[in-house]
Amino acid sequence: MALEHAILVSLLEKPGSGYELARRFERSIGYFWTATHQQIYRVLKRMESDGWVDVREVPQQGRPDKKEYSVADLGRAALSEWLHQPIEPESVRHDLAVKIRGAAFDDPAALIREVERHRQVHTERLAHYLAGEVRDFTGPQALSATAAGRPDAGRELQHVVLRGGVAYERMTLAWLDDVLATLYRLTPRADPGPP
Amino acid sequence: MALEHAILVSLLEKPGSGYELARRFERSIGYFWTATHQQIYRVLKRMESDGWVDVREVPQQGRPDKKEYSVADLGRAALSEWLHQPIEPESVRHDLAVKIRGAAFDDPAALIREVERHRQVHTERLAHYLAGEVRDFTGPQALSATAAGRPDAGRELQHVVLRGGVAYERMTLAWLDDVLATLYRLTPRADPGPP
DNA sequence: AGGGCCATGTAATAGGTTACATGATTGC
DNA sequence: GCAATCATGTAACCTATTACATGGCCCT
Repeated sequence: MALEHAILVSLLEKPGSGYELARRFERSIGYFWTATHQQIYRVLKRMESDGWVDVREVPQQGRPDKKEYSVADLGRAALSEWLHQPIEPESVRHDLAVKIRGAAFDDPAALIREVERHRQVHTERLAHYLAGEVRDFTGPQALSATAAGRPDAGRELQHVVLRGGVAYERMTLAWLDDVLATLYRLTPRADPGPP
Repeated sequence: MALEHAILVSLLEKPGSGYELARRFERSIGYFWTATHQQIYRVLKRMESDGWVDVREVPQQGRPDKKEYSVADLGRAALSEWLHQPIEPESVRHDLAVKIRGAAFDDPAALIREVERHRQVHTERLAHYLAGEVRDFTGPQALSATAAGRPDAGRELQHVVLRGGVAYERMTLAWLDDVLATLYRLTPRADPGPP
């Protein structure tokens, strides 16, 4: 539903090809929205025929040519309209929680490895976000913006979204520790795994 | 993909009709999974024809008859198999984050009301979760289970999932405050709204 | 020679949402 | 009389995932 709008935002931040958008959705935008290249190409085509984006063929050397998309006036208007409409606060959809409650009817100890694996992934994501924060939101640029007294809205807003990702990963890690402690309590024989 | 499995878990916890499942998905199970009654009826029908669940017609007085579903052996086996298979740690999908980054190309102040509305909803959810925690996981039952030395796995696992919901709502509230503070900083004229 | 990255797409299927449809009972 | 709750469903549509498909360049 909001994939179109996520694409508009990304293209406003920087025009690019479908492939580049797919990469961004794996990285920064993927912090809060995911999409595969198939989806992106399909939606881009519809957006193009609706006049929301403009296309420009860019010939390249040593690489296949690409189509660079940028936001057209109609797209900007569509985004603006969406921004002014209220959206439903969304609920989480967490497979792992289903598994945890399901473990009551199976072997809770069998879940330990799985939860540890998830914990590992979230540790890596947190490190990745924090590295991005240091790279993009600390140092001279941040200082000069503050010193000038007029903060850069785009940067500030990107930063607060990133802080949301950091908070989410930290919360998740703490919760997964809670889950692991609970699972250990239910299966006192299991060792706390390898170091 | 996991809707079937969420239904299996819910029916193992307590057999019930499609309607009752839909209600549970609005309440407790809805903390980590959502589904509408149309979806549930469709999936239940498939599960029935696959032999995952058994049906029993229950005549009622003053109410329409209902079909009470319970988990069959094949369903239990399917759940067990799913539990032992790894799943991908999922990413968030947050419309609001798209809006926040999009606000850089529109009026950031216009977002304040929307964020405050979300904050309100999450405050209510947190209160609802905490009330459920007090109702179901404090008092004599909890104490007796601990005293007996052998904790009830089902209760413990339900509780840790609920604690996850609480942690999620608390984290979200703190983040929304951060978002609001950022939006106020970007639009110094705007008053911090009505009390 | 093989793997990975850049770059674009089609086709089939699964999953989810929205709208429509019915009908009895209970409470205000 | 009207709205809400209980109870079940169909149909159309939109969205998302998975698998398949192509092809050149660069590096080891």
